[in-house]
Amino acid sequence: MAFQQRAMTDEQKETRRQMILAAALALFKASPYDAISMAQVAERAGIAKGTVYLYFKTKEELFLALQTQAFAEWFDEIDAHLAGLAAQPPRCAPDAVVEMLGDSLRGWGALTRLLTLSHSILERNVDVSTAVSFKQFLHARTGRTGAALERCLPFLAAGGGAQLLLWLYALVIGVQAVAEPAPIVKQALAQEPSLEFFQVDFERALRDLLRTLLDGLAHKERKDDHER
Amino acid sequence: MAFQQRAMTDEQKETRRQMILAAALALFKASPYDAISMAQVAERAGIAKGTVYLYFKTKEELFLALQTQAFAEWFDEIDAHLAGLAAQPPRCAPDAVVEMLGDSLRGWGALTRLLTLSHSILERNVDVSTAVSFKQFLHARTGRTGAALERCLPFLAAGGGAQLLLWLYALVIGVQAVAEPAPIVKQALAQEPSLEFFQVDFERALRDLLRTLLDGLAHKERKDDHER
Amino acid sequence: MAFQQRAMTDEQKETRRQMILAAALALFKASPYDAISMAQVAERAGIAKGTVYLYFKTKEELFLALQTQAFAEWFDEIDAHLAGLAAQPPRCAPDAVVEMLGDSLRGWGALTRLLTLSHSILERNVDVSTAVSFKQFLHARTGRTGAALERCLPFLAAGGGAQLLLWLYALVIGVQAVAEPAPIVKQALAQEPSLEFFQVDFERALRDLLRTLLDGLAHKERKDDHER
Amino acid sequence: MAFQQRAMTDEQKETRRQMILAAALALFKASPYDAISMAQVAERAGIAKGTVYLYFKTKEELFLALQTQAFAEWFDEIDAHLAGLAAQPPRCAPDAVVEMLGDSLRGWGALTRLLTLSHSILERNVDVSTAVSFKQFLHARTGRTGAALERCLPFLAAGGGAQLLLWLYALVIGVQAVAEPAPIVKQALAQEPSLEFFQVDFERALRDLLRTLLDGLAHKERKDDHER
DNA sequence: AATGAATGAGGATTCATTCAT
DNA sequence: TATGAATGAATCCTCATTCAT
Repeated sequence: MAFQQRAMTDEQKETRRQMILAAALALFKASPYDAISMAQVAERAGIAKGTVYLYFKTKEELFLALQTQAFAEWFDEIDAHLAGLAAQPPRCAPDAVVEMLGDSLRGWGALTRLLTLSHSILERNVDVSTAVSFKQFLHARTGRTGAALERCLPFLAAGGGAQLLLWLYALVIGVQAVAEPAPIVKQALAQEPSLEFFQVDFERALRDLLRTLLDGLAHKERKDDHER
Repeated sequence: MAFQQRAMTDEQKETRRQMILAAALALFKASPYDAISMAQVAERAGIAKGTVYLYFKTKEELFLALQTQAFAEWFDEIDAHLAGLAAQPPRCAPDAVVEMLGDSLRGWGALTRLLTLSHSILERNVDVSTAVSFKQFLHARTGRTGAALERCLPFLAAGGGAQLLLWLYALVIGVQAVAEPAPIVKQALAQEPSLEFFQVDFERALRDLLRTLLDGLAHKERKDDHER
Repeated sequence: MAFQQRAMTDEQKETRRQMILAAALALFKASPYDAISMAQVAERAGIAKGTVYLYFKTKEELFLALQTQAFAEWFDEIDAHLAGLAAQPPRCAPDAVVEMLGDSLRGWGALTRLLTLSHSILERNVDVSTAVSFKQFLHARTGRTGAALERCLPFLAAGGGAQLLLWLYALVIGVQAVAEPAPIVKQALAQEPSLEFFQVDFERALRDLLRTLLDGLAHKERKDDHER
Repeated sequence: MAFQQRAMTDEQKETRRQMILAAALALFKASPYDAISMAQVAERAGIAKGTVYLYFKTKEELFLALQTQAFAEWFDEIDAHLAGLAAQPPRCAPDAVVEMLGDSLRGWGALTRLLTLSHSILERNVDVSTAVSFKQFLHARTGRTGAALERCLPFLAAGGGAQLLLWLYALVIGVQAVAEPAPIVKQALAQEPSLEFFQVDFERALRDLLRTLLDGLAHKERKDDHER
């Protein structure tokens, strides 16, 4: 079926790995994690079930790799934007950062949904070494992008950029949970106008929270200044 | 088996309901949701499997009831504390509120873990009417406690108290996800000192976030003042 | 709820029995046997679950009683018609009998569906004595109506009337099975014109078979005459 | 366990399919459908539970396949006999056909019991396409054997052979229901001599009915002749 | 006689993963 | 390296029936 029966070189192997990840991503965009079977992933990638396991030891490892990849792209995007903002000092205001971060998540519904799974599912059936690698990767990127944030937002202390990103991580998971409830709840909210309170828009809520957090961080900084 | 063979009166039935909830809670404190079977709940409660279903239509409904009850107790506690704080105006400062909220969540590890399940599990196999009831209950308590918060924190606009509680809801879920990763990740973090960054203490992180949010809200308000 | 809390006299008990049977019949007309629970029967009859078991030892016994009653009414109807036919000798032809029998089953969809259950379900979870009673009842009515048939159809030997009724019993079950397949099969037949062959109309098929059988019996008789 | 670990070729897979069918048949000969679990089938076939589902999507599909196979063999047998009868014109009389059909069902108790399940059970949890296939198979075989019957029995009109087979189908189900009642009823009939009337021998009853039907068909034809 | 709370047996099915080929 | 046949664990829920009240 596939144009290449066997992947011999490392490059070919990487290509096949990407094919599997692409298949998994496509499926994940259309259905929830639980509804995706490894058989479907294999079929969509045009290979046999067993072959998937030559590239990913478990289903969780596959989706963790997917998350890693999505993270990498997201960080790349953020880094580029931050570099741009830093180059235009007047525009590197908290609001601009919030706007940028909010925009950056717009197209990443799949990533934010994956985040939700992270602690409860993905990181369960995985090797310690895999978990370490993933976290180290996350640490590295968080550190780099955090530093860029600190250059942009002067009220951030050293390490405050990474800290902010970790908070953002938590916020995304939390807001996602509130903004995307189970279908039955969506239905409940839709039919009961009095429950409009719970109709939360993910992007808007995230921006509000983020902006308030930045306001808080900026304010605290100034307060500390006064205390000196 | 049980000291009471049959629950005839409403009071007895409520007692039995509580016994089931207590059994479920005890199990949930020791193992993850998926690992708990209805058979275990029944056995722990000292009744037959089928009997559980006389009181709760589905497993999800049982754990949603558990969450409802935990919420009710938590709100009661908060309400009491807020009343106390309001009576001592000087102490009703943002920091006092943050401290109080942080303390209030200390013993509620089970509740915070249940929150995490909410959108993904609990609200799946449940009637729309049950979902509506639950959300209405949440709405009512959020409204009441939110109003108390507004009396305490003058910089909160009308409705800002409830909004803050909804944010808190999201924060708890998000921070929980970060602070309580899967066992394998805990292990990874423990054995890799360089990953200390991800060693997050739930309570501390939540307080930090909350305090910063309140700072942000307070600051924004003052900024608005200036704008007038 | 019921106008009478306790049935003391035999008459009252019989009334309550009839209420239960009526409830069961109403439910059976609307849904298949398996889909009917004793709880539904009780609710529809306006009594408690346990009460049903005071009148019928098992679910099967209840529906067997329903069948008995339906049979009784059907036999009464047939007997009346046969008496009518016998009074008008010229019209007491095989065709008239077939027409009458076919018509008689028109309104008894519930009975014919019950027949299908008879051997596979109803007669399973029942006392031997109950089974004996039921069969004796059937025997008695079959004998009586069979005799009437023999008066009508001269080519029937002694006992041939009852035999014919037993055959009719089998025919009803068999034709029912062919004419009322599972929903999925109905769907299959509907969407596949080439399968029109299996689209059987219960009443028409039964009449055809019955008429042919009577033709056969009549012919055989004559043949026997020749053989003498 | 099995002498063959894995079925790789289509032939081996067919063999394994047959093993499963054989296991199911053996169990069905000894116990009623409901009492047979897929676990038992698997165990008897010497394979794992899941493996059964590689060959049959559902329990119903498995038993429908069993029925299909039984039908195929039965039709083959009938076809062979009919060819034999046709070759000896003098013996191709209604009585010979009846005798042959009766004999042919002698060893097929399992098939006749499966027929009874057909409309109520087997065709429930099955794809429409599976149902269509089954019915088309039945249609084809019915058509072919029906034509052979018409060559044998000159009084059958075009299509009358297939029609007769459909009638036979119904007769088998109906007579089966009468001749093979639930164990409890058999017991009742055995202990109550007055109920001898209901002691029906499947084969004898079927022959009688069939012969009478053929007589009827033959006679009707002649009657039509007279009407010309 | 009536109630209705309590019982508990019972089974099909999916799918991640393995491993013989 | 690739395949895909084989594995088998794991559990919710219904509902006929009983029996304490």
